[in-house]
Amino acid sequence: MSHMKPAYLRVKQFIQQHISTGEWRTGDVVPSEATLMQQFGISRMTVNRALSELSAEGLVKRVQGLGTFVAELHRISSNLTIRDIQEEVVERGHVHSARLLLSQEEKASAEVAHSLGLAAGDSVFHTTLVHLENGVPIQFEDRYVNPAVSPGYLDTNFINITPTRHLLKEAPLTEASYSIEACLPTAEQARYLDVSPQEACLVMARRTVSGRHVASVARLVYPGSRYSFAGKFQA
Amino acid sequence: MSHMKPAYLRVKQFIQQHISTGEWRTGDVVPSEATLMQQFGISRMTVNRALSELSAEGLVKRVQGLGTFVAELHRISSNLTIRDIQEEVVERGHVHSARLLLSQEEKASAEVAHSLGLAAGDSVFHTTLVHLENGVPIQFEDRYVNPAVSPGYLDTNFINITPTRHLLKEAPLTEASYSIEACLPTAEQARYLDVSPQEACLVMARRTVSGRHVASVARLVYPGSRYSFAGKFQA
DNA sequence: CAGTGGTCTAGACCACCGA
DNA sequence: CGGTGGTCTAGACCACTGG
Repeated sequence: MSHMKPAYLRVKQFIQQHISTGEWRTGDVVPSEATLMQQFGISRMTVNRALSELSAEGLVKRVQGLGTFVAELHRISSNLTIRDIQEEVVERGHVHSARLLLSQEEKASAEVAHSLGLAAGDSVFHTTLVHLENGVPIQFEDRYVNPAVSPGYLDTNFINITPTRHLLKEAPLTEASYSIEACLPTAEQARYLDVSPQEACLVMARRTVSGRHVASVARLVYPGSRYSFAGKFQA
Repeated sequence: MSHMKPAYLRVKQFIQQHISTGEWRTGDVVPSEATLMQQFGISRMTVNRALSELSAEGLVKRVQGLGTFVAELHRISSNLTIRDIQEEVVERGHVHSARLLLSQEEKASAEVAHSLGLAAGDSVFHTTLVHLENGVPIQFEDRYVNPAVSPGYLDTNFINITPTRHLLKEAPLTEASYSIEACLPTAEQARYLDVSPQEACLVMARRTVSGRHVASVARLVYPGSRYSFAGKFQA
């Protein structure tokens, strides 16, 4: 029995195949653990592992006392990952560069303070940058940082180390929320992104939490004509 | 030992807590299975399940022969799900309605044919609708469907059953790819979405596969002022 | 080599469901 | 009640890693 594919994987693939070919449709019953035990000649724990993993992956739904069923597949979900723009550009085999537009300590407005979990008037760090891919601007980054999580934030050389990368190192990410929006750029954004003020832009508004503190809130503006978020769902 | 939280969950939460508080940082070693066995007084299989699940969830990375480590958290990913717009609206406690603008059989253009895996000039189904939430337009849906996967597509009453819902029933989803973009609406889109032609719109371009066939390609246009995709990452 | 995780077994007890 | 999944055990053998 050496150099064989693990038994639990054989069971998983058996099930997956029947689902992806459409032979078993949404709501159909998947063979019970007892049946699969006999069919594959393996122990129940191994069958259970296969079915549990498929359940965790959202491919089947298990109900105690009832059985295992093919899940509704319109809930399969894709991976939208938080990535450092520099990493992303380099991975495409292109050159990343950045231009620092602003880097200062400010008194927080009511809105910013609220987002960061601080009081209005508290001190916050504010940076704005433009990121370029092969010399073409692709992202306008407007970011407020909670001084508590990175006291030395403003001393960073943001051209080589992006704010995202710096913060990920200083304050390990424990939670984040985002919103993807579309809107027209401000005059400043349009100028630095080198687009018309009438060009639709894609916006990623992001709020990151590290431990007990909100680490930062950022608004990442991309030219609609040069950027999109793409992804894939796979059963 | 009854009505207790399952042992594997206790182990998972123990680990998660140490990570989310920042006590264990990226790259740190997580206690070995043997250690946790003794610490919790449970069997190795149970510890193994806890760690395996955390690994599947991306929270830790396991390396045979080396140990278990806190994973790099900047790759945590969120769930962007394919949802039926009607379901989504109803779930918000609002009323969904739709207006059918076009529903016909056409000869596929080169571009559409390519997307659907057909030849130019082949017959395809084409529908366009506006979806409204409490009477306010929120999505302009422009869709081409492969007749092979749903011969009776055009006979559907799209006001009660959205194209998405109909297709999910007819052709179980096995794969999908999408792209989120920003752009200005066409004159027609602006008119039916009741927005200015200068308002930035959010676009979800989606291609769904069912078994061996491409089922459909759709372009879903949302008013930027009334819609966004939001989500959350959690460690 | 000793320590790690990867997989598997043959049992077991329980909670839940439908008939 | 019998069948289902949910959990757990106490072993086992293996492959991989580092020193």
